[in-house]
Amino acid sequence: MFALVDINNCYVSCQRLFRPELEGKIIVVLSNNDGCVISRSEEAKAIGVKMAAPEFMTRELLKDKEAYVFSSNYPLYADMSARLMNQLAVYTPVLEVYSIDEAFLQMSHLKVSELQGEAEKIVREIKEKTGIPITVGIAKTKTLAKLANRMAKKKTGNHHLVLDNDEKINEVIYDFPIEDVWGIGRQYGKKLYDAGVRNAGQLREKPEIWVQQNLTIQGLRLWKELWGQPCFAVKEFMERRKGVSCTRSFKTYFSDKTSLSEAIALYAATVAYKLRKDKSAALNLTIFLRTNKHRQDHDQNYPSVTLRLPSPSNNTIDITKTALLGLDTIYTKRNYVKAGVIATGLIPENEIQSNLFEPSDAFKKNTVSSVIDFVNARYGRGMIRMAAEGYEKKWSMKQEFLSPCYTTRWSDILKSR
DNA sequence: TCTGGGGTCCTAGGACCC
DNA sequence: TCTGGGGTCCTAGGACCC
Repeated sequence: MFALVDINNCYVSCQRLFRPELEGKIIVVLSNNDGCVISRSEEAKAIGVKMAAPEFMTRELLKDKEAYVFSSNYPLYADMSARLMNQLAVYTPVLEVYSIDEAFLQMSHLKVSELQGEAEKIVREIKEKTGIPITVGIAKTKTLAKLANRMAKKKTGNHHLVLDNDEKINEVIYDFPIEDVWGIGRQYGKKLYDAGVRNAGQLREKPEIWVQQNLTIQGLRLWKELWGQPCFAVKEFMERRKGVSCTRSFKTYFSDKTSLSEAIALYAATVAYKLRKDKSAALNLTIFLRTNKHRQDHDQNYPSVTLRLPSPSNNTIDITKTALLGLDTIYTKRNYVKAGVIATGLIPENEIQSNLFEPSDAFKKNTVSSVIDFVNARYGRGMIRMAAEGYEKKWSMKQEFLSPCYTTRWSDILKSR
């Protein structure tokens, strides 16, 4: 048996934890650049605030109401997540941290008759020990555990649901909308809907071959999981990431090459830093620009190029140089609102094969990178940077509603009397 | 006026190998 | 007239996840 635990309205709950007077109030948390709504309190959902709605389109709805809006504060959420995961590890020998607010727990050490009590206990104790409100779904496969979790939120009101036999599954599976099934997104959702499949139960009734043909292999696994046959194991250990990227929307339009070069240089330096943190080196680098895709009346342009690095690298100088070379090949004068740098073909940094035909100055440049990392860790990000990144701070995010970093910054820690 | 960011997996097709 | 069979690797694009 597997349990899926997740944080209810994760980012809102994290904000509320340090502002308990906001219990019962309308709260929304915005994405980077204060662009879209990405977390809503139940009260916000109730007045019709939609997930992923642009902030400027939500203002009307919140006007004249007692509503609290926050910019996203990832250091805070990451820290709360770590507290939760540490605590969850107490309940299982095998824990998979699936995302910032979700974890799978293998529950095979318990008897089926004990699961109900365990689910109740986990919800209660996590609340007591961390203050974080969670939901627990337990079932025979990860897909069914996900389904149980969602159903618990919708129906039970007590934030736990154990589907430990076929009757209980059959009771809810026909009430479970097809587009909410784990692994069914917008495209498949539409396709299935057109084929008359409206809920998880109807998908389960479809013949195996039909599922394989229409949803390919991943869909077939999902179908088997709905029948209680596990196809996805709990992944206890994190594997090396296969790509690392830094992409950002700008606060305004940029068309001049100097500005775009500065953005690309900054994103490239960030990618190099992330690679070093992972102890990875990249073989390929993709650089792209993007015009405003939401404006059909604008001239659309989405140029991108993928370059191979002279040899696998994670140092700031190589990555930045190559990224700027890439920009040269795709730049035309247009109004861009977004740019990004993506590193792929990652290998462990201690397995870099050097290039026979290029003199190797890898050692020297990596020394520069480690000095950059050391100084920036101590004195703040961007204290030392490439001149190519420019001198003005025009790439900082819009964060008008940022809360304190209650648990990760000395000056922001709450004082008690 | 204003619309996020960072990932994974699968498939088809093309280029290559013996 | 008639031209094999069995593989690998890479990439782009499309689906999905949080």
